[in-house]
Amino acid sequence: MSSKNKDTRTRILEVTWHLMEQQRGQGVRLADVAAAAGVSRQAVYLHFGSRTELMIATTAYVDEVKGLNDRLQQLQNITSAHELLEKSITIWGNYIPEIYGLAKAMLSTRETDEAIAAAWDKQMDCLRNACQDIIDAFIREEILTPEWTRSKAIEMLWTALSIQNWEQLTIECGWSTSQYIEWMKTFLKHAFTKLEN
Amino acid sequence: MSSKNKDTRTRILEVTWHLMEQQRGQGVRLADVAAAAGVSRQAVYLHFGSRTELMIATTAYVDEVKGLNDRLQQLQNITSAHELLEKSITIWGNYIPEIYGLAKAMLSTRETDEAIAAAWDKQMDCLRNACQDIIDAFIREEILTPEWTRSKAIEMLWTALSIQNWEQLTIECGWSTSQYIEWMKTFLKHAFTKLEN
DNA sequence: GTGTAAATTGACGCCATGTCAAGTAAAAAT
DNA sequence: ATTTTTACTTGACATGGCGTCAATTTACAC
Repeated sequence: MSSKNKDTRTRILEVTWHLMEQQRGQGVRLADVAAAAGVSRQAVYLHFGSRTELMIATTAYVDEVKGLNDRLQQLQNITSAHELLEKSITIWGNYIPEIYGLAKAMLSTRETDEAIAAAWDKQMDCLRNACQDIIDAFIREEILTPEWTRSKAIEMLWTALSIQNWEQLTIECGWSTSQYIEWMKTFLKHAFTKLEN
Repeated sequence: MSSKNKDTRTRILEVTWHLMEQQRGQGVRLADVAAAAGVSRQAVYLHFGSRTELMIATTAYVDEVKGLNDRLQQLQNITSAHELLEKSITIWGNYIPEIYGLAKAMLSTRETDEAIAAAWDKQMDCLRNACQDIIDAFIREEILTPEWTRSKAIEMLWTALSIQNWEQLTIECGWSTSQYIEWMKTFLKHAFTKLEN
């Protein structure tokens, strides 16, 4: 099996991620992680030092494996601002379900943990940049609704695309991934742009 | 002192609320609550039985004192749908800062606590109803953007007005209460209605 | 004064994180 | 071949909240 060949550190990271997704970021104890990885609880401490460090390392690992940044790079050569918005939402909407459990754990831990908060903010930067690119494209094409300020539009867009909103719409309201994507497109298109039709 | 005359139960509730606001819902221990109320830790258990029950009782107490429902009742005789949206956002935007700490504590606890989750959902009903009234008013006046379904519009509006979004915009992005209110009005008006100008 | 309700005091169990020290097993170095 | 190093195990223990229990004390009512 491939997972048995991997080194202990990677195995712990993978198992942590798996448990986070499985339990939606809740109630994942280090003892569970260790047991699932087939090592002692102390081995986790030897490799990561603390729960916080394990979570940060797992986030980095997932980022590496899933590569949101790479996916968003594909948007570089898009011409139309509306296409940019739509493709961004599609990428983001398909990405969230894959990292939701870990994201949720990070979000709840960050309140009391500076290091987690910093690591999370760093991850969020890439979404913020995407939002900035979108609003800048709207401005370039002169289709941003005139009331908006550049910075206010960016921040509102970023907020609308938050994981908490995805959670509320999909998990609480029961929307499917494609419903989330489609309605979010509708929502944001109307919120920020003058429509030409 | 008025607070000294109040019975122990009320004093505990008030102190809990105060500490929750002061510490933004984080790190409020029952020992702190007891000390601040001038009673023993056990007295808290005698009155409320558990942390969960204390939080639920505090939520009910705050609801009673702050009366969001009463404030929203003022909207009953509003004619224009846009006015309804704007006044609702104003009321909501001024309400959140007063209950934010407690709300945050409830939000983070609800993940692992069924009773808290149920109590919170009950509180949220009144916002949901307000959102429903707004969308229905848009439909009645035939100004809802045609793409929207009634239920999807209600759910999206409800999500946009979530406390997490308020938190992100005000605390993380640094918006003032009035900025939140004004930009949220702009945002939602464009997102859901055909504009007549 | 005796009874009762409200609260205090202090001890204890539980559980997760985190720490410590001693031991083991296999690969690497000499 | 033996030592050393590396990676990990084992088990015990400290800490800090929550929650529970039992034995008081305080205060007021009758």
